[in-house]
Amino acid sequence: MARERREIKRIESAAARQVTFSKRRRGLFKKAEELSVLCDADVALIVFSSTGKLSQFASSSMNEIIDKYSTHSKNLGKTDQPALDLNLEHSKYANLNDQLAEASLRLRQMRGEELEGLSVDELQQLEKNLETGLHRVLQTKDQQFLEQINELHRKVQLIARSILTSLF
Amino acid sequence: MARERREIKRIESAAARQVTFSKRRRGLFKKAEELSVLCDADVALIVFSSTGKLSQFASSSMNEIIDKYSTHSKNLGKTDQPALDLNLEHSKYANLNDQLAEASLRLRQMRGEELEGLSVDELQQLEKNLETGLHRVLQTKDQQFLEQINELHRKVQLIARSILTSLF
DNA sequence: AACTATTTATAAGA
DNA sequence: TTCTTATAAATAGTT
Repeated sequence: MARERREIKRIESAAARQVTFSKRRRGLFKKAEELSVLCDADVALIVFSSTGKLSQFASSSMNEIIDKYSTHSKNLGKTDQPALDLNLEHSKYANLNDQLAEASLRLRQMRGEELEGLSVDELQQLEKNLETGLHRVLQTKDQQFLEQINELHRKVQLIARSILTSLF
Repeated sequence: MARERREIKRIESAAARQVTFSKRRRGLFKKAEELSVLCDADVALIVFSSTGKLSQFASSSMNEIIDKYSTHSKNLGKTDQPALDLNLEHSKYANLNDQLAEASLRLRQMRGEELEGLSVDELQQLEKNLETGLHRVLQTKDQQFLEQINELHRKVQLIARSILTSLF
């Protein structure tokens, strides 16, 4: 898509491959995010470069998407599992399952999904929780920015000092 | 990228969203494959449409990439959790436990707790999720208010009519 | 990292 | 969904 058309086959030169990788990876991640936002889709993208470096994008949580994926593809092919022998084990398992379902629902609701059944009161509670969470996240982010800025200040001063020292 | 620039925000019309989803999904998958071929990268892409339909691409095997991903991120401490060990029944319990722990952590983080370990990027992703969720919750609430108001209107009209009827 | 000539993706319309 | 086409965006090769 540029000066010349490039045939889609492995780029032999490692240097050229690396450059193209950088450029195209960026584009791919951008498109993945755009799709998730525009179309309200859940998107997960995992890329390992030829040197083994990992990059990832997930519109919600990578684990959740992978789980959802596993569930989807799993349903396509099996009779059922060797039973768990102990009732106790079984109820623990079922219980955990319930808890997980509950937690997942809450998470989805915090993302604004599956709100249909909620009352106005519940929606307002949710709204409050979201506002609180957002506020705290923003505070934490600001704090981290401040720390980074301070760190940079320190470095600048160190450099300035060493320049002065070397001059005189 | 066409007749007109399109702002990157959720498309409200379901029909238009579906059309754009079709087109862009195709483009995204194409680019994912091209990256994997040109740059010899290992790429996995999972997409759930807003209606829950799954599409996927993996340059090698999806499970392999997910495993590799899990191993990677496990080493980095906290971001993520092991891929599901789908074949071993006895690991299901432990796995569920992990998933529950993960979901709980996510929930706490959405409430603004336990943000200490997160990078600025992760915080920004969280912020974005919270804003999206909040926006949708507000929309849903407004909608419910509107419905209630309409309901009241109907009742008022009924009452008015019955008063008129009883007077004449 | 920046630039730019081209190719490619895609929004809107049919 | 598919095709068309004008335009936006991505990117290959260059600097």
